[in-house]
Amino acid sequence: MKAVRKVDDKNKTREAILNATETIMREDGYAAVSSRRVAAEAGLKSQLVHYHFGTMDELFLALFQRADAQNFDRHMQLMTAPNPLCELWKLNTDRKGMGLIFEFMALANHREALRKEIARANVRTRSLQISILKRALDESGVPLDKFPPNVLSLLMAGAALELVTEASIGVHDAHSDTLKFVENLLQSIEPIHATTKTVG
Amino acid sequence: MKAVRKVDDKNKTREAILNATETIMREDGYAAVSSRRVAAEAGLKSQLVHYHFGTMDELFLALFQRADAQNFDRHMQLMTAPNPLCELWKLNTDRKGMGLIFEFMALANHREALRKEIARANVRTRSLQISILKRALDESGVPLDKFPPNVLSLLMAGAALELVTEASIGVHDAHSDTLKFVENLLQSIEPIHATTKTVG
DNA sequence: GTCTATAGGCCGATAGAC
DNA sequence: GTCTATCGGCCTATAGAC
Repeated sequence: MKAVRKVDDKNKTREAILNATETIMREDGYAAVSSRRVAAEAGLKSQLVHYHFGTMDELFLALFQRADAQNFDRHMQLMTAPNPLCELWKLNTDRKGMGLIFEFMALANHREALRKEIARANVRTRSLQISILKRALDESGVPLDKFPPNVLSLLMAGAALELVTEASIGVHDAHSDTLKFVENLLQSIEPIHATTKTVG
Repeated sequence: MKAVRKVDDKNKTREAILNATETIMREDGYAAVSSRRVAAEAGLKSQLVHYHFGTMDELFLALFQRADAQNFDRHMQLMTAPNPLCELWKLNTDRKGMGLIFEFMALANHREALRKEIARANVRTRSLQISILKRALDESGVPLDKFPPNVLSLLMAGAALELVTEASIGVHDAHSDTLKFVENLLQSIEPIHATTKTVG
């Protein structure tokens, strides 16, 4: 009984620390993340951060892994979605999901462990996206060499990244035109259809 | 005579500080940039950083402005290039030019002055790219509504950003396929021709 | 324009008690 | 698992002499 209690406390504290870290990174950037700041945000003592995560590097790594796991799960759900291409585009352009990407990329520039982890996550997600896209293209009868799934995945990611990046600095100059263009293109591959397929 | 000497010294010191800041940002990220580190890298006293730039925020701002001016100049040169579309793609995918983008974007997340400046630079460059693309499309007789220049500019920037981003973390999974795809597309708009136009 | 000196503050991480 | 106490270090920025 007591052991279970301790484990629960441990996980709760860990989650609280990760949540606090994420909040600070979103609001003030990674450079503002310190064991003292995180502890204050979570209502804890700073030494607990070190107890649960060791170094600050390991804390960043754990936060990235949690975010990546969530992102991967959301992709997995698209494997059985009725209109995966459209859903994939929505997922890519979700600003909240992308909010920490620059912080992590900047961190990765000089933290080798994190760089490797981001690379691993990128490859894994790309691979899943390719499976999703293959199915979408197959179902629509689009020849795979017209839009190779791996190329499509990268280009969609790029377009979405640019849109989210610019939006984050308050620039929206060609956005509605680009959204129209991309959505037209995606619809030409995957026509809209109802969630429940109708006969015929 | 003496006044000129002072001004030269001033500019030299300023440049040395900016160069040192850039080096540190590339190697260890923006969080590693401190007045002491910059001064050490440049062989100066840390107080000179404050004398010449005031706060660290202003130093980051000045460095961004210098980089943006260089980038804008390189774009201007494309206004008279023989194959601007191809050159624009090269410029966008130049990894050295993009090296600090994540650092600045991460900084911009919580430094308002820098965010505004990056937004301004983004709009200005986008606008110039659109002019360049219009000319390229006109010369090739491609109808502007097939590839609207503003959309094309954003999509090229996005594709390039994704390629550079992944390359920076050591991922190259779909890169050669994507490069072939994009370059084929660009060549269908702007066929390769020699630097000196032949009569014909 | 560059120097010395210094104020005032936050940082990561550990040791040892409970 | 959480506490108190603490070491040693780097930080921004300013004041005032030259």
